[in-house]
Amino acid sequence: MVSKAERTRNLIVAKSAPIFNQLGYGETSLSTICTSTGLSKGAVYGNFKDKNELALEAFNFIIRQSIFPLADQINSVNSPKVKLTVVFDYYRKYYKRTIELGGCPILNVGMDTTHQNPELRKRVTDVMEKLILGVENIILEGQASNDFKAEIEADRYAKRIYSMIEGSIFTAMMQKDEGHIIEMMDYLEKMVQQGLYK
Amino acid sequence: MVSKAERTRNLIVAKSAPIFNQLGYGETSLSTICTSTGLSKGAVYGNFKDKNELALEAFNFIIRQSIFPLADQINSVNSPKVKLTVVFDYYRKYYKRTIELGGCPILNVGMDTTHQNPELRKRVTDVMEKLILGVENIILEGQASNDFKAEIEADRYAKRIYSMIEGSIFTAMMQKDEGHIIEMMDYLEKMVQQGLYK
DNA sequence: AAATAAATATACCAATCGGTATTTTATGTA
DNA sequence: TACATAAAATACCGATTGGTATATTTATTT
Repeated sequence: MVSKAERTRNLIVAKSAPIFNQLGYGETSLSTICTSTGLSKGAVYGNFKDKNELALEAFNFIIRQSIFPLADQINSVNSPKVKLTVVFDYYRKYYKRTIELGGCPILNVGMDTTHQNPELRKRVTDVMEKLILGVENIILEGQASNDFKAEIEADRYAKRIYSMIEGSIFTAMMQKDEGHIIEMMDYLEKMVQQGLYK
Repeated sequence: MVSKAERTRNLIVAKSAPIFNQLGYGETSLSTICTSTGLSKGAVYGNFKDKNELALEAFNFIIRQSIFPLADQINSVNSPKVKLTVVFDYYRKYYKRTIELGGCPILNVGMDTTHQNPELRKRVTDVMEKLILGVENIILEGQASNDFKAEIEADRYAKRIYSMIEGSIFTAMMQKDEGHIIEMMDYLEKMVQQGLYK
């Protein structure tokens, strides 16, 4: 049976995560968290060491919802070409998926922690690197299976794809138009067909 | 002769601009501004209505340094192809240019004001739109002069280029490696040569 | 059901926030 | 040089910040 404290902990994380993601670490106050959870400071500090620990867990919570499903979907198929399609299709739905969580956590928390909260920032860059590595591994697989051109430098190619994706998310968020992401995915699809696929 | 107040105003803007750009609006406190300028609150509030007015001027100051020179350089050449080269070369140096100002103001202030300070956010999206429009106009020029393929949709193409640029800046900032920008510019150069130029 | 332990609420802390009113200092002019 | 004015420094305001110590309530176990 799950303890009361654990249920409270989960509630606080779930309720505060979108707030942290939207407003950033500094602008998210304990009083806001208390209001949104309907709990008191005592409940919060009884379950978390400090604001920092809560922010970390909140980020993990958001990532679990916004990024983890992509990894699952990639692993559910075998062909490298299909895996890339899975990636692009995932980001086609990314805007709607993340807008209710307060936007892309990599972009949000990444920018927010560039000049403060190095611990949280480290978590962000770690997730970023895993994402890029995920793409890189797909490319390496495709080269090993002779589906992709051998002369492509997988690491550089992966980094470029990631920058393109994240850039389109940024532009979409700023102009409140998911079209930027959709069009970038269309372009990426063509790009790999013409430049990467054999 | 420039009045004392005007000199003070300029000093406050110049000193606070990188701080606002780095830390964001909420995390930049008046006391920090006073410390960095060596002035008192009286001096600040004697020259600015409130923190908001100062933040707006600070953003304009940063934009003047980081973005305006690009417009000048574009206008200094005639050929659309050369203009695009100018753009890409500009961003090749963008990391070093902006890192001492606290990073890319579009990215920083754009993300920072997504869920607060709508007035400042408007300024950011305005600058963004001007940048995209600048690229679009180069493409339209090139099509008019028969240098560029007529079938390219200038507005979409420009938006895509901008997303790619901004995405590479983001990745570069996060991983503290300007290589991401350089490589993206190399790619963009090839992309326009193969897909846009006749 | 009573006793114990766990969890939450309340009250409070010093520090800091943006902003203002007032006093002091510096500047420009007669 | 004296005076008027402009500018900057100081002192203060209520509100809010993250965090803590204590009191109270709720679960859990005996």
